Amino acid sequence: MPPSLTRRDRERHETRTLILDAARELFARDGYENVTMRAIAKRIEYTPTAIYHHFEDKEALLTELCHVDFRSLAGVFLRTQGVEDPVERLRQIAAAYVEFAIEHPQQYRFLFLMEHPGKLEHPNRENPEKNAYGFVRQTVSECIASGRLRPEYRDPDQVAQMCWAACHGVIALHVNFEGDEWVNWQEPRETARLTMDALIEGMLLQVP
Amino acid sequence: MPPSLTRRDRERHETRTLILDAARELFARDGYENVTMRAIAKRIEYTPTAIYHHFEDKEALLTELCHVDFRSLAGVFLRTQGVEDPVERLRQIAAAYVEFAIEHPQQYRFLFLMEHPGKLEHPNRENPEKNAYGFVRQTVSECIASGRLRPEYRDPDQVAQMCWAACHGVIALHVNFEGDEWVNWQEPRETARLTMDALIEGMLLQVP
DNA sequence: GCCATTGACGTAACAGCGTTAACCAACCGA
DNA sequence: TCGGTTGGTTAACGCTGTTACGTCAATGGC
Repeated sequence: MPPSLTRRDRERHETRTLILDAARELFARDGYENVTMRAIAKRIEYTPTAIYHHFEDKEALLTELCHVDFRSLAGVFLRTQGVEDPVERLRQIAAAYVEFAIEHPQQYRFLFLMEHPGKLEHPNRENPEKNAYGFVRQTVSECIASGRLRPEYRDPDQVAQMCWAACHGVIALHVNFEGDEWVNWQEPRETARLTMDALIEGMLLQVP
Repeated sequence: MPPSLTRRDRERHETRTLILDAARELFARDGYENVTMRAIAKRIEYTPTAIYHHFEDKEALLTELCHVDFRSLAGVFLRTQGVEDPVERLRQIAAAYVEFAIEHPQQYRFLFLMEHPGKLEHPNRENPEKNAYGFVRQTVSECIASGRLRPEYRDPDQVAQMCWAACHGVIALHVNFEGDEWVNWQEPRETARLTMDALIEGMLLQVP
């Protein structure tokens, strides 16, 4: 490939990431709704119009950031693949999920908390290794196959959604109501851990 | 009191509820962000300015509607007061919560899913009988006092938040992703019931 | 019964938003 | 050297929530 072309491409890619970095910082600090295109442009000393030469619209910025984070979430999940015991792996997946959500609250909000006008296509649906839900479901299947769960909990989708919901609930309350004073909020990681522990304990057969 | 004054007040109250009803319908149909003050005004054949003579701003409309719904949620909780066994009562509270959320998804979204810029003061914080969270917390306290929970679960706030999060998670996933095809969603009432059953089972001491 | 006061509502506008049409200057391959 | 592409700007559009101000009828003290 001619070097001139690659330089153009390189420069283009650079300003692209410049925009994305600025957007990420501002979204994280002020929240998506409170960040204006003009503010993003000002931060990188461009005009708002320039952004539209690199991205479709404001939501495209967030969607792009989300895809990156979605991949990194799947990556975090993948790191639990070495754990033999599926029940223990399920615990670690949950912990990773919660950690991810707390570290990237704005991205989490966009991925799982906001209403989407049908635009966000969750990636890699077909590939369970890169599909976060599929990964959880797979692990739950192994838990069921191991025969350690009570007979009520034999549907992998059902159980996967129970676990997901438990973690999601803790996070959702946390990101939305952290700082509100009318509830004495506990540390979300701890709440999530205790919840998953109780949930799993309640699904396990009793071994006397 | 002079009847003239009460008539003024009555008329004022009437247009107030006229505005609120219109706002509720539009918010429920199109979502808060997609409803403009002009649209609300048009529906009741007023000018946008008129609304500002009855409400501080757009968010005040939402806040008002939330307060109404919050009271009705607390009312649903109150109906479980007759149940003696605190653990059974906790189950019923959870079921009532989920039922409320599924029956009034938009109100639920207002109350617990949307970002509120700090303005929403949850009512009756001091009065546990009308404060939904306080009601849950009270029931959890009784569960703990009954000595049937494992020692890990001795903090009423912690356990109340675990239960709340479990229900909230099921609902939040349901209202946001119902209809999405990339997950084989189970019926939310059933998911919530199974989750609460497992959660409670996992927190209970084993009685051999 | 008169008349100032009140209060509900409308008109017109403001500032700020996301977005876009039109334009321009530098660069590219020919 | 030319002409199109690329990457940026200027200025504007239509929309938003919101408000200063005007209007006009009902109210209430005399």
